[in-house]
Amino acid sequence: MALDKFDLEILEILQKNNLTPQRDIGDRIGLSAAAVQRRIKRMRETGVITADVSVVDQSELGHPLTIFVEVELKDEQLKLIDEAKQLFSSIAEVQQCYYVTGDVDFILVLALPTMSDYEKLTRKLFFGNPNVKKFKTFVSMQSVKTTFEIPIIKK
Amino acid sequence: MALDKFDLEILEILQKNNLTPQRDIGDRIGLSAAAVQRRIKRMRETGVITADVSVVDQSELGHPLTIFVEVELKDEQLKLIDEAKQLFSSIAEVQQCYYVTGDVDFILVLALPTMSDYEKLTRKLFFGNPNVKKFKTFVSMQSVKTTFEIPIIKK
DNA sequence: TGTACTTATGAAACAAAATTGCAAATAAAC
DNA sequence: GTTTATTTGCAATTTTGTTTCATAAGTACA
Repeated sequence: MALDKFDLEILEILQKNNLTPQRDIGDRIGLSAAAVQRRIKRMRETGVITADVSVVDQSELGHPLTIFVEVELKDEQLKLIDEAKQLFSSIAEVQQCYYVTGDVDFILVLALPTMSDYEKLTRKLFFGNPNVKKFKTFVSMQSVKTTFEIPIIKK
Repeated sequence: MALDKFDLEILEILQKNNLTPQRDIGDRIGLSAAAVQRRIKRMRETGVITADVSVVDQSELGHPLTIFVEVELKDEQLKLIDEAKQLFSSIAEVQQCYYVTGDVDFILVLALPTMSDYEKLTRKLFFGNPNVKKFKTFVSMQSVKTTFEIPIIKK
């Protein structure tokens, strides 16, 4: 979908706060609220905007721990890779899952209550998984920046 | 802040779609819209809800590439670590930055237009940085799951 | 157990925001 | 330069969010 200058400016605002009133957005970018509304609607329908969500403090929900895992598979058959994707995706504690190039196959980002919970999950996902060759764990001490914001290229 | 059963149910909904009308939420969990509104307001004020954002398709914004970087510093003085945190955070293409334990100091998640842009950024962040000992790059072939959702523990 | 105090609730009134209809303006196609 | 298709702003409408207020539920304590 072709995005013009106005669309980009709208997205720039919504990526920071999607509760911004359309009237305010209109004022800032020089459009009427109605025009803004129609553009947002279109971007939602066409999949430019993929989701609208509240971000919640993970500690408040009892999942203070962020853990990264690099997973290497034994067998990289398409079928087995798809199985791994499905398995990892199905776990609620897996916030993010990426299929990557290189000597590692997957990178996972987990949110968990305690190390003990990670240990349990580890058994299910890795030790109990015949196709996992090895995995490497990184524990986050601090989330310095956490966003899905994409920079807007202005011309 | 103490969250009760209702708060958790609200958060479960808002994490998936924060545009859900409060009346709908109320109907689903058995509260009036007014009660839902007050609870959401309080959770925003107390920082339980840290942000409300639209998530945008990165390809649509010309940043189809997702890259992970493990960064290892030479000197782990507090001052130099803070400098690194600030530097990484300040880069718009750095979506996520974590300070981690182990043989690596930082893990970065980047969103970029092309490999050539990564190469350029690499010079600025790593090669041109006297305190970076080494860094390791992983290129994502597929974003299998990307969310900040935290599981809700129901009793 | 009873009283004072705090807090949360729903219903209704109110305010603010989003959405739609329509005519005018703009841009694109030919 | 005329036609066609899009997009716009304004105003009306509808939906959603917010506040008020009286009531109910829950606490603390004598």
